[in-house]
Amino acid sequence: MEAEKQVKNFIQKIIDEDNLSGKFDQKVHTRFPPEPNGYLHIGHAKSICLNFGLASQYNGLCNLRFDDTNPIKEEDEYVKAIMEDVSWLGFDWEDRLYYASDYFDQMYDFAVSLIKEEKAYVCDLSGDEVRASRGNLKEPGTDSPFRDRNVEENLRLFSEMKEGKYPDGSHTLRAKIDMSHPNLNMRDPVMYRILTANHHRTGDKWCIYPMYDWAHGLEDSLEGITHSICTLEFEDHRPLYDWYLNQLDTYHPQQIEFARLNLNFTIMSKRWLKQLVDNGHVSGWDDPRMPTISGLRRRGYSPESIRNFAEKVGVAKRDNVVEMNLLEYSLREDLNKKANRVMGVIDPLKVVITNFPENEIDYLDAINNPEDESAGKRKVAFTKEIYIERNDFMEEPFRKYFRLAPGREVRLRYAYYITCVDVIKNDKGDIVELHCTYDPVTRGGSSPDGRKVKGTIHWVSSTENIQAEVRLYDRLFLEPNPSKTDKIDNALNPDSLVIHKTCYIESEMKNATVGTFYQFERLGYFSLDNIDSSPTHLVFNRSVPLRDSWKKIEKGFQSSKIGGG
RNA sequence: UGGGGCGUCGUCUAACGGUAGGACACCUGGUUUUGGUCCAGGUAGUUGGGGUUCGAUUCCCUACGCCCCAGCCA
Repeated sequence: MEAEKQVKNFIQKIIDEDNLSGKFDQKVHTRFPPEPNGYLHIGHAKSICLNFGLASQYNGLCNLRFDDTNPIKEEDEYVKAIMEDVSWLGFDWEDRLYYASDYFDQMYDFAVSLIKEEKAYVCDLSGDEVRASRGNLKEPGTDSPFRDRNVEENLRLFSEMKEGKYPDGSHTLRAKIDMSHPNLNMRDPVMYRILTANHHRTGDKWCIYPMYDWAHGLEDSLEGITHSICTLEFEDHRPLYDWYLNQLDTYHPQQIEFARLNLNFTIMSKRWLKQLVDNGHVSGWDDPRMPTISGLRRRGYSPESIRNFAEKVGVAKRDNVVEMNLLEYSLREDLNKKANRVMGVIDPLKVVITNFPENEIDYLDAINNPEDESAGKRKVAFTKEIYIERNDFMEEPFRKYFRLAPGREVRLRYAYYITCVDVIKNDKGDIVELHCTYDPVTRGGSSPDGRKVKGTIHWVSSTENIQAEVRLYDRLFLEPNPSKTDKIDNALNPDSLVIHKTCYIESEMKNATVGTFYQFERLGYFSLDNIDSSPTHLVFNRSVPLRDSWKKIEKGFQSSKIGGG
């Protein structure tokens, strides 16, 4: 075995150093801390894989923690969806499921101790007033007139805030740091605000809720987190994270920031994703075109493929936009090994084998997965009338087009060589049917005389089949970077979903189940839609097409035709 | 403009101060009963300018470019 040199990312290097110095007693304990205010997307998947992955690589632990400090935005529905997504991705938080709201009492006590040390005060300024006194990027802020309230009054007021004596927005608890600090986050940040809202877990118990900066470090500290990994935009919150923990003189995890994932031709912001849902551009958070984990799952992505993708994109600090190619490659790479092959015709064109006997069914052997011998074989029914893909026939073929054309012989996969002898058209000139002859000695798909055919096409019997609806997906946006566009609505791809209502698939697929991956030969990977499919009306989603080198050649011919006249 | 980050093939991502490597994408060719897979090969990169050094992607200076921050969101 070759010793594959392990490439470590910068976080692993930090952990290695910490383990060397004994900073955290050789322990690694991470956490994935989603806010339950929306569905998880592929960017979260990167974070999940990072946090749970590091924990397992270093024999550590990773917690799942809901950062539920804002009852106005958060819902239990999201909690359930998030847990399902994390589990589906293949990660286990075991008994370590936590909620920020579990710590509200302890956080309150910590706040009281800061007040007692004159490091926090109750401020009566309105939101607008706070904003005005914060200064800006150039100007320093000015002290709140309530900054020097005495401890007793602060304690009384804070307690009354908690008891619900004041309306929303009338008071805040603020940390007393420095109103002229060059880092805006350090200009007496708000620790608590008054919010009269029903919390998904604590109900009406609280009417004050902690702000992220105050809460997050405490959550990490209380759980004994060693490496608190977050995204780049929190980098200038780290001084505040550190300040709180230092003032409290309590266990102090290390915050580390990495660059969030961006994918081209899609968007990753919960706000915009929600807008797509609300405006009806997609059917929901789990629309197969969405970059959400539930969307990818419904589209037919495997957990392994997403984990492999997360590994491939790496972890660093520079802003990045990963190509969709890589995600699709990850899926194909995984499914190529595990998906059974089957034949399905999406855009059917009828073919009559004129010299094949009427009412005869010829059962032919087909290999389920050439990449996996243990997947075995199956029988495919061949009959006098079959369907082939409409684009597998061309009346006037391009040079290098080696599928069916008038007078040309091709191989029907696992069946026979056929030759096109007649093209039947309707009044409008549309091709409605092909007449072909077959060569009986080529049964199975090879010829005793050794003659070669250049093309092999897939087919399905017109009588021995099952019908299905097939949904083809393409990128949701036309723009490589939709978030940079003025109006994302204008960047939407009108052809992101193409539905084929009447498709024919091998009878074998009557046993198809949701969650199983299939390859429709020569077309792509497909799986049953987990919402709309039923035994009486099968609906397949195309997860990703197969790589298609013909498409490039074809494009070349088309453009040379146009360009060359 | 104050603060915080970041600049390596088209895209991601590596490289104790010592041959700039890998993956995807792209291009060749080979195998093939999927124009798939697989195999072999190729094109392609250190933001600019100084400095230190035998030697700089790496260290220093400087310029330029990009991202984030003025929520009682996270």
